[in-house]
Amino acid sequence: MIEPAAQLAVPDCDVLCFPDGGDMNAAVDQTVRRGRKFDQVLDGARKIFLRDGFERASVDDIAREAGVSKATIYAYFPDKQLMFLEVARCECHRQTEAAEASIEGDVPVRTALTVAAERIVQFLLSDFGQRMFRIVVGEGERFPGLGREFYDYGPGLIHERLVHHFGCYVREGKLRIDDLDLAADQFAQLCKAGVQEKLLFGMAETITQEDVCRSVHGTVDMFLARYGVSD
Amino acid sequence: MIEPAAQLAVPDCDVLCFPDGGDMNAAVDQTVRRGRKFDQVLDGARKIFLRDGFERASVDDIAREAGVSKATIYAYFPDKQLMFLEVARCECHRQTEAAEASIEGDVPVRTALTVAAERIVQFLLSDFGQRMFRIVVGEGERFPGLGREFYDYGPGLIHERLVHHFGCYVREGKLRIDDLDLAADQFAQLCKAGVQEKLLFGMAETITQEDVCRSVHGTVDMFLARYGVSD
DNA sequence: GCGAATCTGAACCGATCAGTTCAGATATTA
DNA sequence: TAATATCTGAACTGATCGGTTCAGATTCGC
Repeated sequence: MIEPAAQLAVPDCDVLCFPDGGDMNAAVDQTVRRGRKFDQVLDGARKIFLRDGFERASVDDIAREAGVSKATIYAYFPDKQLMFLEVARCECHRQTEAAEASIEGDVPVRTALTVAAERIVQFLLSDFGQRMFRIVVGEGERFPGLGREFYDYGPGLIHERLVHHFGCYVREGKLRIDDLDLAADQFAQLCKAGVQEKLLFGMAETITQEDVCRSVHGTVDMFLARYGVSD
Repeated sequence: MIEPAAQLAVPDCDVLCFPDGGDMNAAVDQTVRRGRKFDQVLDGARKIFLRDGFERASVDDIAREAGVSKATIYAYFPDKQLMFLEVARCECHRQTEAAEASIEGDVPVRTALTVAAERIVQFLLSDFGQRMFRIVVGEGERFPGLGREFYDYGPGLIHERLVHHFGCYVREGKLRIDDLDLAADQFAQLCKAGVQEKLLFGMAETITQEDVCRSVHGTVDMFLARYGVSD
């Protein structure tokens, strides 16, 4: 269920390292009350939400899955939306933390880009990545704060990492980029070419390893063609 | 009861034919019956579905909006899903047809690419494009055939057009592309850089004209850097 | 062991919603 | 105008679901 999150590993993760990264439930709202079985509930909720989506997931199902009474759930969360928000937040933290491993030392540009692209594609393929994306996009408009929450702890983080890394390479004269934000967005988008639509629109049951390679190398080749320095 | 005599025989406009100025309701299923107020219903349904999404749209609302009784709706469509599928199909046809004006004659590659990118971005920004994407992605997994249907009449068409045009330019020696499918996907993805996430995750209320230009030119520059021939 | 906090489970409320039914009104056609 | 096809509207079914309530069971801290 929990796949390694996709992000460019940065040696010293200055920005957006979650403070006191120990406690996963640190970001709990004031409105959320904890109790003995809080984690059970969160686990059950995650499973059911990811399986059924937000709207179709029933609180009774969640209670059953969590092995907890419905009353307990409503003792923790004031409503279903906040429960989902909590699950999303918590799961994003977990994903991010799981990918804290870093690449050390000086890596050639092409290698770094390839690794980054691979991770992003892996994330797109992951069960969590797909289903969460579906839910956030589908419900986002009617669900205040959801889109933002997801972005900040998911794609937003990746974006920042990419910008940071690209910046380093630019300073070393190994890339030539004027608009770092755009370049990062382009990189992330390119990774989706050839795989995202297949998955999102149910065009293919599985994505083969070849598909992944094609996408990754396509991304790197294109990115370097545009921003690489002829060495 | 549904009188079999009134069953509408579908004119054999099968897949992917876009009769110039033809009947918009041509692609009606066998299971769908027409009547005097068919178009009213389709219009009302489109409005409500796009406003509320599939799940949250109520059939009573649609009936009210269409100025038609609920019984009439269920005389046309066997269920809500087929009604939505019909709306989606019909609307995609309309959109596609509206953009049928093709790039005529010999246009420099850069110009052609720019125009294409502009159109794609415009579509992404459109109300229909956004909302439809949300619905299809959100409901796709639980809605047999929806993803495919949408893809075939939307992104899939664009993809085909791109492949076709790129192929022409390659033959003329004005582009150098080995994997046309990948290149088309990359092009379409690049157009989304900088705009799609902002919209999807509610990061920005409006997309400025600058944003559009930035995305379009970013796309064209990158694409040509990779696949252009040094002239 | 005792009191306090927490959890249970099942019933219950109010609301929504897809889909049906049908007698009667309305439009179409010829 | 008469026969036919279409539409109406309102009531109804059956089901789901979010959220509440509470008396009693369970667990925890001390």
